[in-house]
Amino acid sequence: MTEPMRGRQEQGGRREQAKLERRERIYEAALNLFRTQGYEGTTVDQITRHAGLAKGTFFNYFPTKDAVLRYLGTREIARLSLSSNGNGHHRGTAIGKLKRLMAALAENLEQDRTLVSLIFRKGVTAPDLLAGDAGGFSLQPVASLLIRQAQYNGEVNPDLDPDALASALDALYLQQLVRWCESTRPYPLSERLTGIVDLLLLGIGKLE
Amino acid sequence: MTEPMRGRQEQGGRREQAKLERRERIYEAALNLFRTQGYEGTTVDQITRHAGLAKGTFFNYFPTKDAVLRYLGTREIARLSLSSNGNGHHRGTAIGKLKRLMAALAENLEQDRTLVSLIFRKGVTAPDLLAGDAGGFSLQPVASLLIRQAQYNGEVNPDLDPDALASALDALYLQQLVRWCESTRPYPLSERLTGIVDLLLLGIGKLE
Amino acid sequence: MTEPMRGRQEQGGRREQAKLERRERIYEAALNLFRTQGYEGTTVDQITRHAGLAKGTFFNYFPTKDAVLRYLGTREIARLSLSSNGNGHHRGTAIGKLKRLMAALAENLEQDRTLVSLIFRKGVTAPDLLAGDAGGFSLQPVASLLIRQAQYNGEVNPDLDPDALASALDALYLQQLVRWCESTRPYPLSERLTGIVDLLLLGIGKLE
Amino acid sequence: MTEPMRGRQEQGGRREQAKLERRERIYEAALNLFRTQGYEGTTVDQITRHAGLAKGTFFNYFPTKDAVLRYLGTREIARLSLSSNGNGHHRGTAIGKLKRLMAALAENLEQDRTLVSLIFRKGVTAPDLLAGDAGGFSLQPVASLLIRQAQYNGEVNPDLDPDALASALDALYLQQLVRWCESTRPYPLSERLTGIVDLLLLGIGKLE
DNA sequence: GATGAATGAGGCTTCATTCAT
DNA sequence: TATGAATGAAGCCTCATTCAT
Repeated sequence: MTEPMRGRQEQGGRREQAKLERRERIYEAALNLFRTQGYEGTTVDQITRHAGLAKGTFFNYFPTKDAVLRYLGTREIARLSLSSNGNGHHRGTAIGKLKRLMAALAENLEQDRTLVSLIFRKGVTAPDLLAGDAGGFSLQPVASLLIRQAQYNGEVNPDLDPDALASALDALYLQQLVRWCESTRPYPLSERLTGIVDLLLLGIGKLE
Repeated sequence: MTEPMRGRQEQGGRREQAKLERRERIYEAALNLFRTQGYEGTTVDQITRHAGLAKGTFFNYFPTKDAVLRYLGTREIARLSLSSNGNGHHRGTAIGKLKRLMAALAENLEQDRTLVSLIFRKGVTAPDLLAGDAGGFSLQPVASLLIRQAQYNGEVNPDLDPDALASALDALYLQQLVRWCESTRPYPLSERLTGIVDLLLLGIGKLE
Repeated sequence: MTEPMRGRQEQGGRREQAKLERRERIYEAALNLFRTQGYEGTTVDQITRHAGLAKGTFFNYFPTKDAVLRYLGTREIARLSLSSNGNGHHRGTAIGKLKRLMAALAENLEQDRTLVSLIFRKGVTAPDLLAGDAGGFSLQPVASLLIRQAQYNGEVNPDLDPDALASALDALYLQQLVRWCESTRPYPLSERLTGIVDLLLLGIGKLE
Repeated sequence: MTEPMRGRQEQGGRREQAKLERRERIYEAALNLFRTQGYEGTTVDQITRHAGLAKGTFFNYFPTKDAVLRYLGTREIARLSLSSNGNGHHRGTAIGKLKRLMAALAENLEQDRTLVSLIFRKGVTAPDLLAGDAGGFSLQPVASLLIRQAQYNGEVNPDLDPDALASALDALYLQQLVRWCESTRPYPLSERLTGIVDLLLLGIGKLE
């Protein structure tokens, strides 16, 4: 009636799309409220009303309230990875891309220190950290990919295990992120990160 | 052994002293927790445990949880007024002292923008503001005092009503404080304040 | 088997119905407990357990514990208004109905002097009273309606503003109710009310 | 200095007196507040402030807050026993006195049905009742005394055990008191009591 | 004995989460 | 899948009671 019938696939695609959009709407609403009222000061009901949905719907998109926090990391990484690959291939080396990605990520997180802090206090447990699940902030996948590219391009010694390298990078990155969150005197995270990561990359390839 | 006997009065002073110290301990514990966990993320129970007391005791020193927030303003003003008078009399004019006091206060509050913001959102109602009770941030008393001194020293026209002047100063100060809290882009409060207050003082005395 | 399918509208009616019933169940449970244990002596948990629900559910039906008290007035007025209209139209004049309604209301409230007293002590503030919100006891709407009927029937001077009359009636009614609650020696409220209200009605129509 | 020295005894007497007076002051204050605000609505602090004392002092005179309730019964019995004996001996028979005492007691309690009710709900446990401790309402001592007098006067069969009789009387009295408290429709307690007690006394002596 | 601060049990209320529709 | 009512854990706050002075 309202629309001509469609094949399954296409319907799925549309529905999938709508679902992602709704998830995004909830995420945006949540972050805006978290920034102005704090995490604990914001209720799930407020979030969904700002997103034009009913309270119960929240839990169809995020399993818990903290999950939105964790999603902050995942999403930023996804977004930046995409853009870093999108206008990618051509501009600069793979290692260069990796460093720019980390710096960009750091700059973004610097805007939300309070929230990032919260993630490590509410959203991630010690076991999570040990298991490498750092509340969505894992660089592992992109880093692994870019390192492989770097090896392919001859930027990095091809005998090294790319996953091990990516994992080490991730650990350093995470350590700095946590330390920055906990420090009382604020300092620029991106610079610190770039510096420290150079130490690791120094041995494995030529700095850009 | 521990101490010689004392008269009633002095004993009372001791109790009074102990009470003030405990209040201070609660206040410090609360602020530390507020800074790291946020206001809503901190429970009264946590505060008192950090202060080495039982939960109920909190309410013997502050009527509600927000009251600690309000006390932030009062206390800073008291502390700074004291120090500004302590090394006082000699150095500089009364108006100079007043300006330094305001700048110092602003600098202190700048460290806790999130908390100060909270005071205006949780601890002060519109009627409070209209009644001049701005959550403890009132400069009125010190300002009134220093303006009288300034008049006595010939720095300010003695025909003006010192209370009215102090009140005007207070209003300007408060307005700027609130505005600074609400602004999305941070800027240095102390400079703005100094600048704006000069406008008022320009007419009533010579700038230092 | 259990029931034939129904359209959306009617289903909604069913849910609505269930909600009203549950609200009524909570109200009944609360009043019974208030009568035997007093208001302060009764906990919300007791109320909901008596109603076969969980504690939190209480607050889906009444915003606070006092709200149940306030509802006492509203509900009685609604119930009596209905019955006074139900066996209505035919028997007697509109003014007669109004007087019977007030007497019936008074008789009902006389059964719960302690509770009615409580409403004025816990559930209604001075500003509420000034705003005409007397904890749900407002006769204004029914009175206004019946006075209009009376004017239509020629029982009352049609030049008078029916809302103003209703408001005056309400005020007198309320004044007597409060006075009766506060008096130490109990006396029959309904008679007093009938008598006093006659004074007002004397000028505007013929007594029944 | 302030007063000439006195012997121990006399001081004790004065102190004793002062203590009793303070206890009475607390009791009066408590009852007045209970009557207007209810038992749970009244705080110990309010009580002592109305009695011109500090909160902690309350517990030097009553072990708990309920104790004041229990004292209600004890005190009334003591007061009435005294007056019934005071203008006593001469007027009427001992059994007559006993009946008048019970009626007078009942009339007094009728003024405070809510409070008396509370005693049985908060101040007396089932074990208490079984042990014959009915929250201070025990007639046993006076009744025992008066029955002995009655036996001495020949009003009552001297072969009966006066304590057993007093105990039976007490049980009946208490039963009626509780029943009257719990009943929803109020009725005159004193008449009911007189009637029922006559049944018992009918067998043991001539009615007055 | 009088006092008032410390204590913690218990009450009201909010809100994340579950679940029936 | 969206909805909103039910639930109960957890927070703030009150206040009876204890206890050091």
